[in-house]
Amino acid sequence: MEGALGILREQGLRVSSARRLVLQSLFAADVPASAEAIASRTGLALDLASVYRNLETLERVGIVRHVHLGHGPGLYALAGAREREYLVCDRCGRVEAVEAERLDRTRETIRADFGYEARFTHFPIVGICAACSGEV
Amino acid sequence: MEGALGILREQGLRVSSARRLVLQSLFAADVPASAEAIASRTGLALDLASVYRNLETLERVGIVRHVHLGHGPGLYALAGAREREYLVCDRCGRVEAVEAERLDRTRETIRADFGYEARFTHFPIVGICAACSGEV
DNA sequence: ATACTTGCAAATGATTTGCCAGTGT
DNA sequence: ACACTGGCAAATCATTTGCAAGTAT
Repeated sequence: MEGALGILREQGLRVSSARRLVLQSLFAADVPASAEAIASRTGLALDLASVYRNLETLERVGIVRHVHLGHGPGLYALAGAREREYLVCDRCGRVEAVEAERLDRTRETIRADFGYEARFTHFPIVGICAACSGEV
Repeated sequence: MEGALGILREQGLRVSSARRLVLQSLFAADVPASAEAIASRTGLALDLASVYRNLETLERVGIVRHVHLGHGPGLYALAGAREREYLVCDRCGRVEAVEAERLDRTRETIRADFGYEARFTHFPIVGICAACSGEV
């Protein structure tokens, strides 16, 4: 938290109460949350537009990241170390968040075959999970 | 084209002129197109709502598929054989469409590590492409 | 003849923007 | 003080839905 505030100051951005609330909400969450959910958690003390503006600012300086897991609203979470990447089952909808290093083999294969340094932080890997493949 | 019409008939769905126009537009396109673009290509002979309704119907019976390559509108293309999967560079925005089999090694790695049968037809693989990695 | 489809208008959901008052530095 | 921010309302963009009229089978 202090680190995040430090980054804001370094960038000449203000540490406003709204920004504090958004950050608190993000630090409290264990899963990515929609702007709407973040606004709610602050007891609606914040306007949705402000939440969006702050999330955008925080994302621009690298504190926040957002992911699209499906057709719903974008979901926001803290960026940086311990960042998770996502797999989603196309059939049952289950979302699996994994530590980045577990995807290193996959990343390596993609780099070898296509030259891309892949990231599954913005869009998940979509597929049929083991449980659903097993079913008839 | 005839195959697509056949599927519609099999499903008890009608072969309307609007449906024909949407299909023609899709067969003519070499890249995924937005509903808006598809409507335009028919000379706006079709209402956008009808285009969306038809795309949804065609997708439900497996003739069409849509992909989200970024933050813009969803993009529609024919499904079935010769279906492409996508890679997008997070830096330069370049979109690369590849034949499904070129992603088989990647799919194999993902299956081995996570048990998922992955598909990059709905969300692309996002990463930094070789050209952009090379730059400072 | 009947049920599926269409166009048009209006509704919805997510996100953005304009503007002026408020506040952090 | 001054520029950055916040709230509020309205705008925008993508997509969906209601409904009465039209059309494929």
